[in-house]
Amino acid sequence: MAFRSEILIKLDKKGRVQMPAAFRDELPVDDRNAFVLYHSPNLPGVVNGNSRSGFDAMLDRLRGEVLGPKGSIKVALDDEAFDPAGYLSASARTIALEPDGRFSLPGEFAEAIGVADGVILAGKGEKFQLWNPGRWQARKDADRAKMAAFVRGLTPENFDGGDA
Amino acid sequence: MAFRSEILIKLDKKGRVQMPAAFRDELPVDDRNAFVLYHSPNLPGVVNGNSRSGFDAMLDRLRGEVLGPKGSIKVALDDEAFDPAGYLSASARTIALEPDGRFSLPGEFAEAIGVADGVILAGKGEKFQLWNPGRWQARKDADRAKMAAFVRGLTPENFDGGDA
DNA sequence: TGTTTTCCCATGGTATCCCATTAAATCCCG
DNA sequence: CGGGATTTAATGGGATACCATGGGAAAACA
Repeated sequence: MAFRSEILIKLDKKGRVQMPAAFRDELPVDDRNAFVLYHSPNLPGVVNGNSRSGFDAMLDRLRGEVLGPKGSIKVALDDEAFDPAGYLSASARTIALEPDGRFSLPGEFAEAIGVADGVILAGKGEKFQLWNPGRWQARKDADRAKMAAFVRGLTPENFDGGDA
Repeated sequence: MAFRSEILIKLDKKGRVQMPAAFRDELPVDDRNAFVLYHSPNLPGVVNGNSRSGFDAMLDRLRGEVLGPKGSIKVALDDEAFDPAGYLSASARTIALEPDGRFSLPGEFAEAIGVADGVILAGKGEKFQLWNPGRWQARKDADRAKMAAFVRGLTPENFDGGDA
């Protein structure tokens, strides 16, 4: 279960988006008629997606690691303290998948992405993302350089086999 | 599990490629009907391949080295920071193997390789690579000299058994 | 009652399944 | 040990299924 690949999907005039087959296949077999979309917590213009169980698992990990083992009861009671998982929950929506694998993209997400006629669906392993095609391309170009630098940084200096 | 040998495989007019038997035998017995192709992170024109488990293991190692043990939740949430594993995931695609051992090469990879009528499948140990035949030959010629120099460099000067 | 959402049908392109063929490798049995 | 028989590998091609998309009609909503 890992979301891979990137694909450009059109948005028809009804606001519908086709969930790529490659992503549909990654959804749990017992819960393939719905998934979760939520706003990126720190990158404006990006919408994240995951299966319902995957999203819930992330929230559980978040509450377990940020707060202590007794954090769950504290979160249940303490409305004054900041709760990251609660914040994400409010920014998330359960999306129903039509029998043919399409879903209608809620307006709030369409606006956040800044979408016109198409959206990029990009696999990120544990989750996937929705991007404006132009911004995705820009980000990918920037990341390509970072990736090359990262790989270069892994090479020990005393081994000169990489370039030249 | 180690991919060895190199072989030239034809691309038929449907875009299908035969997975060499030598490579098929290296795929995990419980997961031989699919594998992963992904763009080289720093060498344009080259496509890498691996088993699904092999690819996932590489991503796990990658995340483990970049972040600490508590980094997993950060990566899951932080969409702004550069994430090498996420970058590779987006550049990867799960490829299904037909019962007879063929697969259809997605257009994005065919274009990246610059393939016409044939592809080189080259074993690299932990992974394998797809090359344009011409570029593969050029690379091999270049590497031959480097390899000889490398082996020469391994010889200790104070060991008087080999050369002069 | 007009708008939005959901369901269903249609379609072009691609991918997948299945069958066939040739050549090479392997097996088998005397 | 040799040579025919069987299996496997790599390739070609027809028929079918699936994917992504468009659009009409029914159903739900306001």
